[in-house]
Amino acid sequence: MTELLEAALQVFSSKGYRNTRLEEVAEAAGVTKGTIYHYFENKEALLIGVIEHYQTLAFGRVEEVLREVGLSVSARIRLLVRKAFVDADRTRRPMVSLLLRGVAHEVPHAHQRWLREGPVRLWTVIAQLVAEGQKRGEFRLDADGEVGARLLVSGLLVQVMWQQHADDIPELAVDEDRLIDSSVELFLAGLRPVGVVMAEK
Amino acid sequence: MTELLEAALQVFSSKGYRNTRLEEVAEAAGVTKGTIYHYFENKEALLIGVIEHYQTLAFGRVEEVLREVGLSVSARIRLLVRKAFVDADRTRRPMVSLLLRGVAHEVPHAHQRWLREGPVRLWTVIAQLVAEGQKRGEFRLDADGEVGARLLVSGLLVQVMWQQHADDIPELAVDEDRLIDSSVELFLAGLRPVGVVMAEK
Amino acid sequence: MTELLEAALQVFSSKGYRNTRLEEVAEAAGVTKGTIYHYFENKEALLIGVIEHYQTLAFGRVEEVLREVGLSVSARIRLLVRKAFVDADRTRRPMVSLLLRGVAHEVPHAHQRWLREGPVRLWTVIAQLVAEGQKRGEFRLDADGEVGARLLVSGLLVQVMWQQHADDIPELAVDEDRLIDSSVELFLAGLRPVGVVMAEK
Amino acid sequence: MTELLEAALQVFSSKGYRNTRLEEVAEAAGVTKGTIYHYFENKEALLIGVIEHYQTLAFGRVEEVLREVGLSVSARIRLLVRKAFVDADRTRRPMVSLLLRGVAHEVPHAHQRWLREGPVRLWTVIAQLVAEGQKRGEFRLDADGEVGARLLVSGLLVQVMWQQHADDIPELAVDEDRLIDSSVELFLAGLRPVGVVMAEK
DNA sequence: GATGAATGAGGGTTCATTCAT
DNA sequence: GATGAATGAACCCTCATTCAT
Repeated sequence: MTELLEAALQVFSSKGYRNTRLEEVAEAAGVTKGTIYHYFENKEALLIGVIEHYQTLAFGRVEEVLREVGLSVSARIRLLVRKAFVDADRTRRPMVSLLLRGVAHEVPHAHQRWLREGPVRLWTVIAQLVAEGQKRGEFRLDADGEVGARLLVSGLLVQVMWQQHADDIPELAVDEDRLIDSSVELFLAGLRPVGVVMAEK
Repeated sequence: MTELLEAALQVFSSKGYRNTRLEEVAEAAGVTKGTIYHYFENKEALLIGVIEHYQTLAFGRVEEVLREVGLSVSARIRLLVRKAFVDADRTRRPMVSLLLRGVAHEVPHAHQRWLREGPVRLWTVIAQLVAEGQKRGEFRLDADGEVGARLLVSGLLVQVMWQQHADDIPELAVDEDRLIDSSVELFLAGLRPVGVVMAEK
Repeated sequence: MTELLEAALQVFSSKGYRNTRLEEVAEAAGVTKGTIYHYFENKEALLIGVIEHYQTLAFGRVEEVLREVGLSVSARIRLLVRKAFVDADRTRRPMVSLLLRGVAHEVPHAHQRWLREGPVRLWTVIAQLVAEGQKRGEFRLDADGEVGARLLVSGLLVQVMWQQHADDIPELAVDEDRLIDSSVELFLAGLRPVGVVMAEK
Repeated sequence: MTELLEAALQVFSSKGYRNTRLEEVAEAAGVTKGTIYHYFENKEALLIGVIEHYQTLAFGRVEEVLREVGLSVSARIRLLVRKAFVDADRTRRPMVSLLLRGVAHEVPHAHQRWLREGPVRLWTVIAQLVAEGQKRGEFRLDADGEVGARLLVSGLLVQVMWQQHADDIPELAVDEDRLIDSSVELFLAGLRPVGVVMAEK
């Protein structure tokens, strides 16, 4: 059954949910069409199964970081973003692709849930951290932390997803570590008070 | 025929290409199914028609801004981003949605072309401007301008697209002007040399 | 309107009635689709129109030859076959093709009428002539004149029709005059009394 | 699957390929529309399937007869024609109908192949036999054997096909054995040297 | 559990036919 | 008379789903 989920994830994300025949999923999983119906009620249930199975891997207990007051806010943001995006798992990219495009029109409910529990939640936490940093004097007060957090999260998601097409469009390719690190650093630099050199890192 | 394109854009982007019956497009355009085939060879041609018709509105002659040496680099970046994203046209958001998700698996070629001529091109130009700013001393030399440009463009695209779901997920809603302005300002702030107050704005 | 009939004949016979769009007929006739409906109620009426217009050319007053008692039977048969098949008209071959295959399932009534008034009538008359020849002693009594007449008429029809494919299958090609003349001569030779040299020709 | 081919043969030949809905074939085979697509890629593939399945029955190893030098040429021709046309199989007539009319415009390639491997091949062999007979003195030298062979084969084909319409046009009806036997005898008689009684039969 | 033949609703596509201009 | 945009019934084809083995 894990094979089925794995196969479904790969095929759905690479061809699109509607463009995928159940037979293709079955074949990719090394079984036949009928077998899928032993484990899933129907095609949509399979899709939801995939989402639920892999989504848990995405953003764990993100809010915890809010309480780790020992660290500087910047450090906690770095931590958070790494936790969310640095991930050697080969299911991550397909999942982003699936959630970002494959699912919105097929199972709107699952899509909305993901939005809420995934990106929105992540950037909300980051925005809260920024607010805390502003109180602490770590960040300048006139910066729009929320929009910044949105940009950071959304931008990274799409960039990760687009790596899928790097074979066809070489300009898209970018080293993921650099992508993530540079993104966080620029984000933090944008929040830094003017005229103050941040010694911490 | 413009009615058809308009209708197709709306329906495709709101329900997804594959989930849309030609009959629905026809109905939305106030004609019947058969009429579509007077103007388009088939469903895919209609989709491509939509893309080609509205894409031109997207990013015009973006490169021009590289040559406007009279302005500061920051000013030119602000100009560019506004030109690309500030747009009262009600076709913009559906188009982004269509291109970002509806099209990748249906007409990969059109999708790739859009990527190249749209987002990639835009962030490439921005990255070039950043490089110029670094030479001029306007930006700090150790900033990763390219990643920043990617983040800015990708993030804005997704945020714009997600406004489509703001009715269902209130946390998604954000004022578009604020979104765009804050994004650019944060982006520029992240590039600013440390310890230097930028007088210009 | 004659242009329409002519065009319809050509296109119908070369592509088949069902495979022909009215638009193709119109185009071949140098008019547009709608025009056809000024002259013909519908597609089938056009087909029937074609058949009726050109069929008359086929077999005129074939029975007359029965009464021309001055001539030998052989001479009259030669006459008859030539009258029916020797024809420089470029509408003849398409007509045969149309009637032999294009029409049977489309307008069975017209097809049956053609069969009756065309081939069946022709071989009936020939069979009658053979019978007369047998009475006269011109032909041997034990020959199956009717089957011979059938073979002659049917065989010539198909051979004429198949000339349509002579471009693709060179083995099919045969000179029409030779085809017709040799056929009649062999037919007559087959009827000739054994051991008797026929001086007449 | 054999049921499908059988059903398709019957329906195609009686209504015409283009006039036949796949649903009718399915119904005739006692299955439903979708089932056809388990066995055949599409409608055309079904038609080709029919042709290939039944054509093999048509003319087997016709050339063998050329080498049977023990028999007189006349005997061998009789044998050949019987082998080709005397056939109690109820698939024969529909096949002839299908090949003679239903197929030329639908799958020209299959049609041409049939022409080449069927009628053309048969009359070529017969013509060769005639030539051999002429050398041997069995037939007169001035007879046009090739045209005669064409007439024999083509005429028989059409006559067989037209028996399909004997219900509607009684004059068409003819006993098939008589048709075939008389045809061959007349053909042979036409080739016989003048003034010589052929003792052999 | 697994299979794969069979089903049939759904939807893309064709094209004869109509009709306002 | 001629046009060609619009119509909609017909039909091919796809594929999720079922079920007997």
